[in-house]
Amino acid sequence: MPPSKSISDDPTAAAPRYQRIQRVLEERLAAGAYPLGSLMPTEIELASEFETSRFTVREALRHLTDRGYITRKQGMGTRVVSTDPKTEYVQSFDSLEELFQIAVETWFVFHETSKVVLDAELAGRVGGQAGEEWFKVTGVRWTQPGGRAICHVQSYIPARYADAVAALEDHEGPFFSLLERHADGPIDEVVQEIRAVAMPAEISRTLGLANGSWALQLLRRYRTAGGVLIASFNWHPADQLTYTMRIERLRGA
Amino acid sequence: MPPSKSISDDPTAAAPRYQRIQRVLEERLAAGAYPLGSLMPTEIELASEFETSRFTVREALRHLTDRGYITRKQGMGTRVVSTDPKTEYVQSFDSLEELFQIAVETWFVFHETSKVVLDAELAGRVGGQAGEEWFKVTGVRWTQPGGRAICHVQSYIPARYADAVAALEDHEGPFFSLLERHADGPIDEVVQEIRAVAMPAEISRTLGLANGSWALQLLRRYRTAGGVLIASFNWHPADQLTYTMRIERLRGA
DNA sequence: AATCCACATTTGTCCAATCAAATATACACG
DNA sequence: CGTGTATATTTGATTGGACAAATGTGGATT
Repeated sequence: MPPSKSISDDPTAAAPRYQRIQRVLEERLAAGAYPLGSLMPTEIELASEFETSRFTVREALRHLTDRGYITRKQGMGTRVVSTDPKTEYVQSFDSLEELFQIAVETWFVFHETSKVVLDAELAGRVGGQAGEEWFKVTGVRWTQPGGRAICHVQSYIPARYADAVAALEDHEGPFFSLLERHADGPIDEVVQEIRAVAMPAEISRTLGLANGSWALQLLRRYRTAGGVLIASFNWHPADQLTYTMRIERLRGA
Repeated sequence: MPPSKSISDDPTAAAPRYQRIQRVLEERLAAGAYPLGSLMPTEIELASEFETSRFTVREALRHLTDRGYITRKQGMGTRVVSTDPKTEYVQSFDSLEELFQIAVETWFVFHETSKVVLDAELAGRVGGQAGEEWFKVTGVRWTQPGGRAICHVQSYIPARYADAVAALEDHEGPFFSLLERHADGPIDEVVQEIRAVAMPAEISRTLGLANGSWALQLLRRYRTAGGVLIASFNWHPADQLTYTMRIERLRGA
């Protein structure tokens, strides 16, 4: 048995300190001690409470950030709480700006491609002309960090890019990121819109949600030198969608 | 313009140091400077090379670990390289033990369910009797961290658990983790096998790979108090399967 | 009243150092 | 020659401190 040194004044310390702090904070978040959207105590306050250094607290907070419980920003008035990333995902965004950001830094999983003729409303939204033929690429999207949240994506691409789409399907298979592959230069984001809407039945069925679930509909339009490339609708449901499978729980730890 | 302090002796330092170190190391990995499977230089060596502290190097290495480029272990003879997590994923495992671990801590995305009658070989592998009816649940699996790798999964569940499977499909929709939902207590892992095989055409098609791609086939059998619950085959391809979409690159940063 | 600037606060980045834990190596011993 | 133990090496965890950068606040100015 190693001799107890001055570092560990707590004999119950089996796990590292930052992990114990992390666990305590997770329990508090689950219990609602820090309401959703509120500010967490500052690092210095937490360090004082747990009688440890700021670094150790930062280590715990880093893991909470990775898990999506909190968001952090440099400067004052930081750290926004999201209680549980599985159940209250949409509210966990720091701002719409952050939601837009997250909607791009994601994994895109191809589902299927079909051709559509734009009607007036759709043409207006994606930036095309009514009557034009476009590709409609549907799929599913996992957001960072940790791939915890998910949404349904519909991307629209002008039919004149048929070669590119076909090449992607041939060579890349079902998994590819449209934008990264198509971007031959910097992209100007022409339009960003967001609306709260009821999910279309098609979307909720794909995501396995109850009919009529509510979602944030996120429209983005990208343009390169060649013209409008892609318009995408992301449907962010407010519900719980994915589960983590943790071996610790399976083993009853 | 802030006055240049003693900290930054490098005027080209726009990004934080650890990010620059991270970038340099990533380039080296991509260029093959550190061969696959080899040991990276020690933290102290890197700190000496980059003329910084061990702390800063650790910060860079932490990000490389998060991205799946390297694995780390406490003690001597650590850090195994995997050059590029997109292309040479399978070799990046530190050990088979780690592969087994990762195969559980994943996202499971449901694909479809069908009934099968076990033949002799399959019965022996999943732990059932030839002629029994089982459910075959196929899907796709994203591994942690970061959801970078992917594999095809076939799970087998005895037909006597039909109620549980039906309930999952009804209430949970296409996304659920079988084990977490079924486990009413600790799980004993009865069998763990691994083989290098050519992918069946069905699997490679689903994953969008060329016919005849090689994969590691990973068999696991779980047992609870109620008997054998689930047997699963994970097909880990050695190929590139997913892409990250990063807004920085899109903007030409 | 609106705007701009100085200041305080908080987090990001970084350093130097220490001890603990894990691991490999070398040496002693049977 | 095989085995086990002592030792050195390396990473993990932690402290305390320092400065930079971002952000909110309040006061001064127009």
